[in-house]
Parts: sequence; structure tokens; C-alpha cells
Amino acid sequence: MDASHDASPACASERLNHALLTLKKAGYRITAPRRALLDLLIHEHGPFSADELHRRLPSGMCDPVTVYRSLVALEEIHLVRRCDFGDGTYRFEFNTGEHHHHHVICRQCSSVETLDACFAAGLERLVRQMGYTNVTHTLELFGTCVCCQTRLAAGSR
Amino acid sequence: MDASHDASPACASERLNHALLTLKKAGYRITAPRRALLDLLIHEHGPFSADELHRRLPSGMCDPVTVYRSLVALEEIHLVRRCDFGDGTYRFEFNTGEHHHHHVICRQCSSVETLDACFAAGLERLVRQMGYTNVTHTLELFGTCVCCQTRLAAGSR
DNA sequence: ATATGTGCAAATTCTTTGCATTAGA
DNA sequence: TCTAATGCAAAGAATTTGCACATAT
Repeated sequence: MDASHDASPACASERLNHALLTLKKAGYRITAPRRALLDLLIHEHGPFSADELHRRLPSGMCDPVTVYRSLVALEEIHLVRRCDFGDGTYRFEFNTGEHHHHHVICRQCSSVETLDACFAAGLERLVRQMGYTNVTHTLELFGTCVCCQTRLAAGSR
Repeated sequence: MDASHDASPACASERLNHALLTLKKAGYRITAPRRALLDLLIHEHGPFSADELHRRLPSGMCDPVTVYRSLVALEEIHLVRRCDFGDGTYRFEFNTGEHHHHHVICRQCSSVETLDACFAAGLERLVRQMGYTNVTHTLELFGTCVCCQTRLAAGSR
């Protein structure tokens, strides 16, 4: 068996190669901005807004618009996943292809932790029983993280 | 006991009175747009965007901006709840104060059904165990409703 | 009487689009 | 070579804000 057939490579450089191959196979061209975006998304973790991504790219790499367009393309072929934290800005993360997961977002500092499990499978089943097809869901959790609790308590002394 | 102390009146006119009382007690003034908005939200069901709400109000009732400002006020005192269906437009619904619930949104026709139960209590508990406080969540389900399945099948004949 | 709410216009923020130019395959 | 990708500017959509005027209490 060829290792390139592996659905979800574990190491970062393999992930990048795999992603670039997926990009090419889908008929997209491999360009510097796309390579840089994938590289960034694979190495740095936690979902980023289009603006954050653009600022983290090597300066002068590309126009902000190109980031948006690239993200749309990458989302289309499921290399990245779009997250909606309800603050009017989408965040994007690399789609490892592993199981579905969710986020815990701190309302104060916007830090994000990943919950490594999906708990809504039963709910999706219920909705399918209601007659719906193509069922998906979004589930995000919000709270105040430990750091911010400490910080807020200190600030109010 | 006074019936006005009841947390969640079941009938529409009681709900309106109760809501107006809450509004006043919170220090807000009872104005025609706010009364009309609450009335609409209590009687018509399914979450509405600010624009939909404005179009459904008696014409000339108020400026669209007033709808936004009223919704912010009503949300603040938990008379309405803001829903995010990930399409770039918030929807608002009257907060009956009853148990938490979720929506099933048809991706084709944007119809909304309500799921009368909350399935994420265990998940919130887990997140609290991770150290977070003020834990909340958003959970929405998406699919293709029965009508749209039929319609799409008919269209492709 | 006085603070709160409203209308109108304009600003903001995030995202998308049009079009001429550049550059992958 | 030839189509897809990019940069720049501008459009779009939803929402928010500033300020003078109107109105609920």
C-alpha cells in the first residue's frame, strides 16, 4: 500500500503534501498563497479569522482578498473547515479529517480549546427520523476560561 | 399568590403583559415600536431577522434602526433570544423562559422547526469540569426538509 | 422636566465581485 | 499557450453609531 493513500497523515509535513495533492487533484493550482495558507493552518493551531491569517502570512505574500478566495476554495474541497462563533467573523481551521469536534470559546479572551468528541450523533439521528436528509449540525460552547477568571478577580481587588 | 409573578405565562396576552412589565422594571420605556415588536414576536412564531421583523410591523411603525436597537434592549433583559444560523444574519425569537431548545433549519427553504429539548446539558457539565464558568452553548441542526426533498425530486424529473 | 428613544444619515465590519494583469501546468 | 489565480478598487449586506428632535414617565 502507498502511504499517500492514507486519509489523515499524522505529521505536519505529510499533511501539507497530502493537502497539496488534494488541491491539485481537485483541479486547483498550487500557488504561493495557497501553499503558505495551508502551511500556516497545519502548523499553527486554533481557528483563525481571514484577517488573522493574512497578518500571519509572510508580509507581502498576498492581498487579503486572496486569503478569502483561497479559504473558499480550500473549504470547498474540505481541506479547511469554517467555524462560526457568533461574533460576526468566521474562523477557519485545517480539517484533519478525523472525527468531528467542537470548541470551547472564552467570551473574554476569545481563546479556543478543542473538545475532541462529538456528542450530537444521537441528535442527528433524531432529526433524520423527523424526515430530514443531509443532516449536519453546529455546536459550540462558550464560557470564561480559568485565566480570565483569575485575571478578572485580580482586577477587581 | 399573584399570577403576575408566574415566570412563563402560557397565553399570548399574558406573555405580552408580563414582557412589558419586565421591560419597565428594567428601566426601559414602553414605546409603540417595542410593544409592536413584542406583540409580533409573541404571536408569530419561528425566529425572524431584523429585516423580516421590520417588514411585518405595521407599515410606518418605525425605522429599521429602531428594530435593531429594540432587539438589543430586549435581548439584554432576556425577553428575546438571538439565533445564529450561520448565514450572516441573526434571527430573533421570543424567549418563553421555558427550557432551552434548538432548531432544525432547512438549507433549501430556510424553514425552521423547533426541537423541544436540550441535549447538551452533559456537555456543559464537562466544560465546567474543565474549569470554565458561565458556560453556555449554541447548537443548531441543518438538513433538507421533506417538502424540499419532494420539490427537488419533482424538479429533476 | 428630563432622560430615554427615535429618525435619518453615515460609518463600520466582514465578505464578495468585476476586471485587467500575472502566472501555474 | 491558455485557463485559473491575483491585485486593486469598488460593491454589498448586516449592523452600529452620532446627533438633533420627539416623547414616555
